[in-house]
Amino acid sequence: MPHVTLEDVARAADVSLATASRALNGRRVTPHLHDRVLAAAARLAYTPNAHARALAGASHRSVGVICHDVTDPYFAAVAGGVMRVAADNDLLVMLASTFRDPEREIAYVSMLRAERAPAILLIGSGFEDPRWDRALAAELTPYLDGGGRVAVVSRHRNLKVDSVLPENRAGAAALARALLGLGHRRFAVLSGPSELTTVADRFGGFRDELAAAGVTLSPAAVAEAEFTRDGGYQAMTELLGRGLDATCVFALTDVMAVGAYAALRDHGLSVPGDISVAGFDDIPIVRDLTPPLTTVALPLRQLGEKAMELALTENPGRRRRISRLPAEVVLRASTSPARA
Amino acid sequence: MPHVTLEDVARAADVSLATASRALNGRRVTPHLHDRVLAAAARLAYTPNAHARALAGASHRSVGVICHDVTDPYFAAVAGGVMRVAADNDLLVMLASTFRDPEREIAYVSMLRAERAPAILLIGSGFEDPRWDRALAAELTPYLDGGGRVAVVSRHRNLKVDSVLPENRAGAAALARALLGLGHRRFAVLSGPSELTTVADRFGGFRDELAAAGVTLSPAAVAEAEFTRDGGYQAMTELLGRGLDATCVFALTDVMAVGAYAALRDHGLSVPGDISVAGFDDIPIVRDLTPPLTTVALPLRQLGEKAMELALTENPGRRRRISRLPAEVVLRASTSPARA
DNA sequence: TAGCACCCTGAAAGCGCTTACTGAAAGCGC
DNA sequence: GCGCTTTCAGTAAGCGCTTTCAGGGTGCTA
Repeated sequence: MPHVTLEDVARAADVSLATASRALNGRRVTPHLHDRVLAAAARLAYTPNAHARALAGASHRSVGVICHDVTDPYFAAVAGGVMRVAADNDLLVMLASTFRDPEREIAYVSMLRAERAPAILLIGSGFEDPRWDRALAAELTPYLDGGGRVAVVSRHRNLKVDSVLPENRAGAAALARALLGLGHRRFAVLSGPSELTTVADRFGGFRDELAAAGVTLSPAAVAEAEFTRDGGYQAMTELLGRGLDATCVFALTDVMAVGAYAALRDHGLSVPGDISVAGFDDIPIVRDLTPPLTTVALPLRQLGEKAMELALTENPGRRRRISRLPAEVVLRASTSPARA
Repeated sequence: MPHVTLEDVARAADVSLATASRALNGRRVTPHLHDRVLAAAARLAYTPNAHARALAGASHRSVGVICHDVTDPYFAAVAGGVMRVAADNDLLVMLASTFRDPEREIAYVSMLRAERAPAILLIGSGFEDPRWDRALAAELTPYLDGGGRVAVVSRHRNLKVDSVLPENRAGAAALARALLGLGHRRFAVLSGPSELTTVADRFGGFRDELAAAGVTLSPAAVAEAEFTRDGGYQAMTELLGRGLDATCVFALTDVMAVGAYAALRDHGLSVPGDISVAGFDDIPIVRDLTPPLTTVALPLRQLGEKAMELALTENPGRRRRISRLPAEVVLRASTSPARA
């Protein structure tokens, strides 16, 4: 059963294709004919074929957004920002999840490119291996040459595109200072997959600031796992198994911190009584944990909004525009002064 | 700057358009020419135009998913299931958020229809007002006639399409029984927007089961708000302001329960010491609340997976297939026996 | 009333691709 | 070696739309 086409509508309204097209697109047409076309279209439940339309030159309205994992509150919040701006601009969003697989990420870019999406947004940490940046650039460059718009969030290396950069490094450093200020000297870190650049930024910022204060982080006090709740649980459990003697744990993401809470509880340790915990991101739920989590707040919605806005605003010279968004330490009850 | 087209590739490889197309699509072509075409395509960074392709008859690969709010963990989890199955089938998903606006929902269906998406999934409660179902049906029917596939999750009225139905009513009833079993007799309910059918199902199932046990729910013990964390906070606060004397609160969604926890804490009440709390959905985070939340567990991922599977499997007679997924009461520490 | 400028409609040319259909070359049996 | 089938490249016809271009009314000016 084929779809109703413009030709059907034109025939039903007894006008030419051109007139039907113009009437439907609000171009000047005698009111009389205009009404006849609209009536026919309604009667036939006509919906224009977006592909034909796109092919014939009309720009189309679905932007692509690629993130690592929609079920992660961090990405959900950023995507929420993207969608808000998209909705305001009457744009449809195609959201894809890569599950942190760089190959899948590239495959999605390729699909979006094939769709001739007017814009592609990449949300989330890049990968350390330069091979992926090269492969990505190979996809992105012809896309940009073809007039496509690209904006990325939280990924800065080697990609000459508009970027929204949360202050991962500075935020982690600020957190380190705050924690040092509370008197902590022995730290543990729940780190994420080392192939992600965000890990290097946050971990590096934290460690360097500690070092500047003369505090070193022993490798034994660092555990690496997935950026998930269960990853956090696992990493914390591992550290505990090693006989941890830290007074404060820094989880590279709030989601991991949630898992850490559970692991600590399962070991009969209280937060912050036995150990302080800090996270990063300020996803909405951490305010409702017991105790509320100290973290580095990122303006999550704004990250998405800004990225969408960048992709929407003209950039004639194709200069790389960078929008840095501040990270701010939020002290809550999960951290307390270190005991003497 | 126009895109590289198949014609460019054909010319570069010195073959006809048809041959280039065949080579790229893995049809039988002399190995010699085949290689030449692929080499040329790679050299030119050719990406086929999905629109032209779709127009020319090749089916295309992006299914549409419409949900109420991607930032809500419930939808995020369901969407995660959808994406998993979609990824396995090499499908791109276009995810849209309606923010619970029925007009926007219909607008999205229309856009997706225009895109000739092979399938459309509607995730989340429908609206009570039959007007919306009619408007939706008016969009969906021609889409189905045109060979489109539709599956819905958690929306059962009046829509003759494949459905995945969580046992909202039965689940709420089972929860009521469990709570009665704990000795509770005075209940309060944090309800959601009354225009959502899910509200009627859950609330109705709960209330009717209570009634069957001779327990009535006074209107004063019911507060209505948005299905959000803040909505839950607000509804709970309102109830508290009214001088609540319930021993147990049922929040229609877990997300609302999170807000209720906060409101209770702000009023100096402890859970379950002063009052028991139960939710619905079993979103991942509620296990990590303090205390862990008693709730009605829905297989969230599966809801999405099943819906995607339904939309993917042939349905020759276009019969309405219904897949009912069970809801299960999970008792955790947020509920305790009622004090005598 | 003739001449000119407008406005609006319809015919037709693509947009980039897939896929019959056509035709040439090659492989086979006798 | 001839006529047959088989294989595979090329030609061309759309898919459904937008838009340019041409042409024919109409209203205005002189």
